[in-house]
Amino acid sequence: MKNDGHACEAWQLLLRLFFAQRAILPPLAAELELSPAQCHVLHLIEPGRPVPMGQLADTLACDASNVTGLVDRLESRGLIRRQPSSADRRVKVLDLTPTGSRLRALLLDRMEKPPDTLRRLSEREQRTLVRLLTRLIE
Amino acid sequence: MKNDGHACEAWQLLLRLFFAQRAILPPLAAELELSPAQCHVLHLIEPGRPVPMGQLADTLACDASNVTGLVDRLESRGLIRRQPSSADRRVKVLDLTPTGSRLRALLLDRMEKPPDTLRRLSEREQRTLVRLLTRLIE
DNA sequence: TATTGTTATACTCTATAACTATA
DNA sequence: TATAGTTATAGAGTATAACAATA
Repeated sequence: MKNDGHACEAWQLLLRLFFAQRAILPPLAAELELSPAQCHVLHLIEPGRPVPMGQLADTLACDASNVTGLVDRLESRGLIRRQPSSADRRVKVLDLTPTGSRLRALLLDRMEKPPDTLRRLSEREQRTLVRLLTRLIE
Repeated sequence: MKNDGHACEAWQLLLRLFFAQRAILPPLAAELELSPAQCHVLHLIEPGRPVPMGQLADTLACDASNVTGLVDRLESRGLIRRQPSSADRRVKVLDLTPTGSRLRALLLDRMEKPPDTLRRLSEREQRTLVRLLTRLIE
């Protein structure tokens, strides 16, 4: 029992937003002297919640060797640290430095500012949108 | 008069979808032996609607020199063609070849298939979502 | 003079394959 | 043997600067 009367239409709109986003992130990243991929990594490491490198590769859906390079560059800029894992000595977990934590906050602040079109929706419409998007993410 | 009671929350949900999408596109592109950037270009050139290279650079929000390389690779695979513009001899417009047109259709078919979570919304909810997203894109 | 697209260059992103250390 | 991360390598994406052809 498929139910895609308007599902295709909604998905196409979301795709248009995704592609538009592809154009928005690079200049925003450049302002902070980061690449889009580095923004993604910084976004995924929450302060005080170290992330194993392998888990990062899974979330980014990329090869582990790729994470090595990304982490090298972020570490050489003093934004993150590799720490040995206590449980398994093969594993290295990633942690934000104080500088990295500040830059991440700045990044989220810029990124999470909703566009004007979103603020033009009424309170009620915004709540509806939140409810529907939440079910999309589940 | 700002109205961001739930706007920030909605935007954060959209960002989560964007980042999730960053993980979905590469494998889908790889199936067709394309890169994500090449998918974006193919998506932007509609059959029978030639696009000037400069306009493509604007839409992708990237440097013109970058478009040269992207187009080189797509052209060498026989997917698109450079054509001289009749109006301005400096301009080259991009056009799909028959092969490119077929591959684009295949790409859209794969990309535009809505995820299951979207099809689980009711008809009425889908319509509401379409209405709200449309206003977001305006 | 200004604009369109190209070339040369350098750096980042990405995957594959071979490797080291640990499990 | 299997897994986590690294290294070497190669190709693609990206920006900057200098350039040719055209406007």
